[in-house]
Amino acid sequence: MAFENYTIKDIAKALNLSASTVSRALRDSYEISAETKAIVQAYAEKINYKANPIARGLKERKSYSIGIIVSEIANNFFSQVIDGIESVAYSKDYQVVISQTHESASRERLNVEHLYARSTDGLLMALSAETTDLSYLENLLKKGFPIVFFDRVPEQTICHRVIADNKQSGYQAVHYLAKRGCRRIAHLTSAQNLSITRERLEGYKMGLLSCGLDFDQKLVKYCRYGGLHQDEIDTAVAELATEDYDAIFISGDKLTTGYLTAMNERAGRDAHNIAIVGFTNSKVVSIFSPTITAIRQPAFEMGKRAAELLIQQIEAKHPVVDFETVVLPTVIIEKNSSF
Amino acid sequence: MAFENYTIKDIAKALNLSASTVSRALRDSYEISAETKAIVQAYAEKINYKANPIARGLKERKSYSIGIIVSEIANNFFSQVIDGIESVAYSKDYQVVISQTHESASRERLNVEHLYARSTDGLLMALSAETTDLSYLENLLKKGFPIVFFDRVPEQTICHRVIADNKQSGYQAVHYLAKRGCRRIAHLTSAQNLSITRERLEGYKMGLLSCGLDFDQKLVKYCRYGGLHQDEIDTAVAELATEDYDAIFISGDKLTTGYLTAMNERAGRDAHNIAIVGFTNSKVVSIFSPTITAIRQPAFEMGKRAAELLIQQIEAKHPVVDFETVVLPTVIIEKNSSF
DNA sequence: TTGAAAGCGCTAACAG
DNA sequence: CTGTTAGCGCTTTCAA
Repeated sequence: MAFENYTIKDIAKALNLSASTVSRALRDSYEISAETKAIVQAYAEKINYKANPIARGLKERKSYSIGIIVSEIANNFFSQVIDGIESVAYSKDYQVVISQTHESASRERLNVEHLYARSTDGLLMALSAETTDLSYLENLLKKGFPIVFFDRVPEQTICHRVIADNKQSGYQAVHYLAKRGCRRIAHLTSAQNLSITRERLEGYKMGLLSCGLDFDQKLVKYCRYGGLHQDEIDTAVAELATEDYDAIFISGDKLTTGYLTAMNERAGRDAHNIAIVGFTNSKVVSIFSPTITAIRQPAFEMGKRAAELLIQQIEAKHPVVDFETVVLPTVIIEKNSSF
Repeated sequence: MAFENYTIKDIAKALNLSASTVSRALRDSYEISAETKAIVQAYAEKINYKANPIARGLKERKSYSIGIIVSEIANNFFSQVIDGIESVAYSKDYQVVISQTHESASRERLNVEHLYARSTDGLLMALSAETTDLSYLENLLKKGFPIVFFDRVPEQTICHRVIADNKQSGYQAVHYLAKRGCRRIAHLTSAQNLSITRERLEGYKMGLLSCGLDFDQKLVKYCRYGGLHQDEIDTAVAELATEDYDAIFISGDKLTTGYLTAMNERAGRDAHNIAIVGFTNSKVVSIFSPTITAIRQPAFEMGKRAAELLIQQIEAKHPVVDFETVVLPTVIIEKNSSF
């Protein structure tokens, strides 16, 4: 019987009450006697009454759904973030609507407009690699529409942010490699306009400095689409091959697997004498070849925190004026140990 | 201006028309003069009017959203299927709501109930590894609620299905291995109750038969949760280690990477003298070690076809009575070539 | 403490 | 061809 579509009217009729009383009783309103409440709630339970969220949304101007916008769900990091988001949305009875940008700024804008028009109550998003114009998002924020950014966030905008400690990660990566004797550490990273790119690069530079290594611009390669297209990685790897480098720090999930793919393509030549530290949330790093040292982000936690911030803002009685930036630590995992 | 919330009333007022005329004009109704339509549509365009889907849904008893239920989005196969679904949903202006079962039957049921109550217009689903009781789904189907199954489908139920040619794949896998001299071909697979498990097993058996190889029950290992938990794979691998086998046919994405993980854990011992053919839609098979031969499902296509069937049924004027089973071919990809 | 009635934004009889 | 009106299921004044 879980699938009948009872309405408040059905309950009202059955119990000889008015629809409004039933509505109030179901929502535990103070104006209803305990007795009536009990009766109504018991009956609702019995027939497995489920409020029609469409109708409720129309009235309340709420949809009890939140939108997620990421570049790709086929990305270990993002899918884990989504799991985290789901875990809290689920417990607070929000529906989750996921959409992908495939790293396209125009697609991102369409998705935002769509989700906004669809009356999602708020948005959780990581910017696309292509995004540079944030003005339409800022307009939305200014109107008070709740948006929490994670991972790839606006840097100048006043908003909630949940990110990993990217600078520290870059710093650690370099130290890890330097300690193992590497002297020419390359850096493969995503689009220049992304916050993660900048922060990780900064950490990388700080790391080099503190290790007494020179920063060489030629050892830094950017991928405009974050490695979404293998050819941008192939190009970067080909360019790097002309420099001599003995290690590389890679700044993202797709880039890491893409780099390994490219290196395997170039055969044994230089594949196995370069030490690799790469961001990845893959759960099967131990089967990768060549072997790598992984930097993991607390993706699930990141999703949780972001969702909590969002729902908190959605349900806030007063406009939110205090915006938070949550920074979570990453973990570095030794060469291909399993975890 | 893309984000104002204009209503039909606003347009009606501005144009000195009635709301219903505007509504009809926007929906290109035959009763409205071309002239009026042009005026209305131009104005709507200009102010970037977007219909409120909540209100429309309430009236039409439709939500223009479809639900997707899979075990995990962090699975190459499923995420590619979702991409395919999105591509058609997007073009037909349906919102997509994704939820995960994590291979739990109770979670699956909750998700179905939730999505149904949320008035999604239909469901696209692959059954969880744990699912055995289909009665509640059959009730829904009987009521005419549109559900299209893909990949893991009910076998006895009258419904739309989109699947890969699993039997043929198993058959081919065995032939591939036998041709390379393998004689003791093991089979690592998912829960016994899943259609994919049965079909691939059947193909495997037919393959053995036609190659003059004996079927040995001890070489077949099931994983109740489809490899969601690494320990079930570890157990299976440990058991297999006591048999002597020279090849293995693996029946799913998670199982394939899980098997490799387990083998790597067991170190070089038996890792590299076993030929591996495994289902996987990973795009980075070439970096896996040990190397494998991959069976790829046309996941994107599968998602597309399933979504088309679903939307067709949703929009059908008359109850659908003709149910289809679409079978798509798989592709076998030579050892670690890149693609 | 309960009920009647209005209205959220939209669509669809029914009239004109 | 266009307008009036009612109503989808729910919440929420306002009255009783």
